[in-house]
Amino acid sequence: MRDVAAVAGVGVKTVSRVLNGEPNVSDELRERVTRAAEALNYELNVYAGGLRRSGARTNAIGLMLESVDDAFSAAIHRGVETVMRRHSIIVLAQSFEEDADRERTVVKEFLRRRVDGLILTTVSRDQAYLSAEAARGTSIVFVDRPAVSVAFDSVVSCNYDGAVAATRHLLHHGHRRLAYVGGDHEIWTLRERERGFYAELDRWGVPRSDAIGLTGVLGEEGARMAVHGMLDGQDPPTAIFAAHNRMIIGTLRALHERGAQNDVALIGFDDVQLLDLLEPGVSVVAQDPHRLGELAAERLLARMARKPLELETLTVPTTLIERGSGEIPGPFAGEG
Amino acid sequence: MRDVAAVAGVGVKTVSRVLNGEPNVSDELRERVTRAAEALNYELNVYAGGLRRSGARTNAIGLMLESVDDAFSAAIHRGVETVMRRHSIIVLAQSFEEDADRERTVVKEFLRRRVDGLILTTVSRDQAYLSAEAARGTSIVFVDRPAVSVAFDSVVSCNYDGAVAATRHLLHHGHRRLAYVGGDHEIWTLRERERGFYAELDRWGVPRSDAIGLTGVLGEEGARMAVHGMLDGQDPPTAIFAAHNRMIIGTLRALHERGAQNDVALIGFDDVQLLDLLEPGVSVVAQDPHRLGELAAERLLARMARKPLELETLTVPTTLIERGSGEIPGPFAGEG
DNA sequence: GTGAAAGCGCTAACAA
DNA sequence: TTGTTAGCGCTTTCAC
Repeated sequence: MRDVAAVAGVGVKTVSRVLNGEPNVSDELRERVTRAAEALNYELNVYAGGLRRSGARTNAIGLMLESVDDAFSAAIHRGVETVMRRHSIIVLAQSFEEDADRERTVVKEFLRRRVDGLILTTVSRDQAYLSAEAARGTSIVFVDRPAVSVAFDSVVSCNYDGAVAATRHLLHHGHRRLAYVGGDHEIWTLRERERGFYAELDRWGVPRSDAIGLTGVLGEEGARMAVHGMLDGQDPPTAIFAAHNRMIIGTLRALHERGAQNDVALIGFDDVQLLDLLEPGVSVVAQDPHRLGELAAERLLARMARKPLELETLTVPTTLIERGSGEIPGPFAGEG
Repeated sequence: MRDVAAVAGVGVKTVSRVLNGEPNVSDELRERVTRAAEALNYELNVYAGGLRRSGARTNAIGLMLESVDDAFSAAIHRGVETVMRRHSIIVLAQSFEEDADRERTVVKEFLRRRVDGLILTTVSRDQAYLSAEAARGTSIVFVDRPAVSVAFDSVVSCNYDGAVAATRHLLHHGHRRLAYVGGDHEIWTLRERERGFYAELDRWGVPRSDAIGLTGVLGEEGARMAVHGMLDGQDPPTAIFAAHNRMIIGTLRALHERGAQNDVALIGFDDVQLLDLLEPGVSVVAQDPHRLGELAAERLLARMARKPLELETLTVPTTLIERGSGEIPGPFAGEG
């Protein structure tokens, strides 16, 4: 900046004024400064400015996601980016990979960079470590999974209701022997979906012991093997509820490998590209991750603006999409 | 930091030393400072430090992608993140959406944040605007698409060779009337693939005029409609080369909608989840976007370390994966 | 309308 | 081993 001032033959403060679009500069100097800055290819250093500026905003927020490479997380990311871009706020996105240690590291890194706010998907059972930071004034919003044991806003899918709808759909089509392919029990959303699954069984008077609950299954390959094992076992299920995107893919692989995709009903939680072109099409309870991201971003902006808001958990509804696999009739079709 | 120093009863420099893990601090003071920092929930301000520190690294790099929400881009992102994390460097990822104006804005924003390096996917025909920045010492690497008209390292897929392989595959299986579903001509990778497509036709003595070249097709829906139009027309092709991920999906939709997926051969460029479970499976020339990201990140690190390197374009090979759709025999099967 | 001086939070250089 | 001073690039304050 000193260089620009020297070239333009003005004081640094005038350069600062021009480059920040402040008033009270004559057109002539404004012109000279602009030209000098361009000639020197100079860009303002946002951090140096933020240091002195009162409030010291960095115009950056931290976004912690399961993985930037996961379709669901990436859609959240995009939703957040879209909203934040309108406010010239940059998004620092980091993957935490369902690792509680990594989660702490990522948050710490965000704080060292003095982000103005945080949007977090977490796996920790306890986010008390954030309370102190919040007290210091950092705004925090949780996305996809709510905060536990601490008071923060959250934006989540309607996991319980969606799971209920999926389960009811299978029961309604005549299935009574159901399997829940569930993944990691550490994850709040999956616990919710499992809860919805069993609650709906109860409502229909189907004994929980009649259902096969595959939890603790990890990843696509884990789901694939688990489904094979289950279908090879005694009294296999006639319908499967696959509780998230990787579980759906793994389940599908197993079904297709044994040519059972037209015999075993399947409904997934979370929509995945190309499911509609499979034979049969795969019915799902679709989420709207882009919307989750947008809402979380808007909520965070409101908090950053210090608007007086009630603590809230925003819930984004899910949509049941029938494509065929979920409508394969079960042995009790017509009765229920 | 002053607060920490006060609480610990030491000078600020001692706090700085402890928090930065520098030597020459007695165990006792180190302990006291650590405790005080924890009590106050204090984290170092990386930018304030970087301001004074010689070299003034921010330990951040900028990554510009088509969209953080695109599977191909997201895989690059993950590759970059994986490598950078090992060096405690944070990745600022931004979508530019094939918009040259937005591209400039994003780069400018990165520079205002004084990133240590840039990894860019660009659409501009001219990246001369970066030369001045490079001269100032910012390291830059291009990923997926090479720099044009400026001297930077690039990491790209073997687009031409992959397209040649795909085209040869279709010709080899007896097709002579081919269609190229190409997308945006502004994009270097797509021009390369088109070049490979026609070059291989030449090699086989198939007149270019016998091929149907759909370029300028935008997005999945554009591809879908274009393919419908083409197949409704006179003398429709017996095989299609879909030049990137969204073109594949759009083409597939059209084929499935008219029940032609077993009649018209299809080979795609870039692999997409679930293509193997479709009926027929979709053959593709797969790229390795994660590897692209890793290589770009490693190259950037080497540049940032001021290693003396030749200017280079690294090429990541593609893999032809046969899944059925590309092996549907054409009218000249057995002759080729 | 303009610029000089002080200071944001931190570290380099140096003194104790 | 420890603390003091200056200064990184900028903006605030305030004098002109």
